[in-house]
Amino acid sequence: MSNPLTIGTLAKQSGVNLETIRFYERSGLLPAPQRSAAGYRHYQEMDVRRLRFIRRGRELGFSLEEIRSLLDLAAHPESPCASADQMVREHLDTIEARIRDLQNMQAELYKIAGCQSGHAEHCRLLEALDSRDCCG
Amino acid sequence: MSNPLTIGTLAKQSGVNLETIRFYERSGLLPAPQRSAAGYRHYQEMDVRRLRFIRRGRELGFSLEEIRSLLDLAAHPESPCASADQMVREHLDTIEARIRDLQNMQAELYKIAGCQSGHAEHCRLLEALDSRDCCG
DNA sequence: GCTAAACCCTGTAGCGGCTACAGGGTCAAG
DNA sequence: CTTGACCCTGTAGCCGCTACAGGGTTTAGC
Repeated sequence: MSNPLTIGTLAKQSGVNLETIRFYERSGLLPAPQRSAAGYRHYQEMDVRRLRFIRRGRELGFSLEEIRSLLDLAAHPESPCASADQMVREHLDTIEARIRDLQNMQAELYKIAGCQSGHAEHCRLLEALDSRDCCG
Repeated sequence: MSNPLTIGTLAKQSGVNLETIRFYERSGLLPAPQRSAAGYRHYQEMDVRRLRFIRRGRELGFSLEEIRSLLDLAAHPESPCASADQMVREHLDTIEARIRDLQNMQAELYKIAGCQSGHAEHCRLLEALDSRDCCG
């Protein structure tokens, strides 16, 4: 039996901010842990794993709602992973759409950057924002 | 003199949602317009231009705070546009960073996608989230 | 003149994903 | 026995909207 971890230790070991851990508990992503006599939260090793799972999901851009589903899937190792794969695909689509959006912005901004006008009156950026046909 | 516009008409002409217009007014981005006897907002053509300016700024990914500065710059056409150009550059940097982030996610997800395992136990996604060295 | 629909008003609360307090209690080291 | 590091709860803030609830007004048709 390993000693229980305090929330501060869990934060360090999982790489998740302490306040975020409490937030995840309130959101139902992390189960409410046992408490010491004084009311301190006491965590186990499996909480570290769970939090790391959540953190990696976030790093991959999944929403907390999606991570909730993934945690459910992971909790039923006998079920097929088709729905997990489905989530990956949908998520890839979303990410690709966001990249395209950002690349469009980027292209517009490149056109605008480097304006040397001494007068805001003729500033490329301001003109672009004023003009009728900017940004499609 | 053109007739004043109601907020609904302004919304249609500017392409900005009606509730968003009121929100912009509360935020100080759009000046409080005149009111009819019954308290209805009455707008002018210049409000359409201003809202379009804001909308285009948003489409280019500028924050409302940045747009506020850009509106200030645009209101002083005699000043140099160096700070506008500075904003464009900084914004480009942010966008490029976000694109890189998303592309990293994308690469990780590509590795994971297409898992055909019949059991979540061996699902690539779930393994990736569990594994120690996923996502750097 | 009357009714119904379409418009407008204010104020407040919600979304997601945290983060940052205020105002306390507890625990360990010196 | 004090100091400082830790922990607790609860609430409010961030951004950029969006969505009500619960009212008032205007307009078109009959």
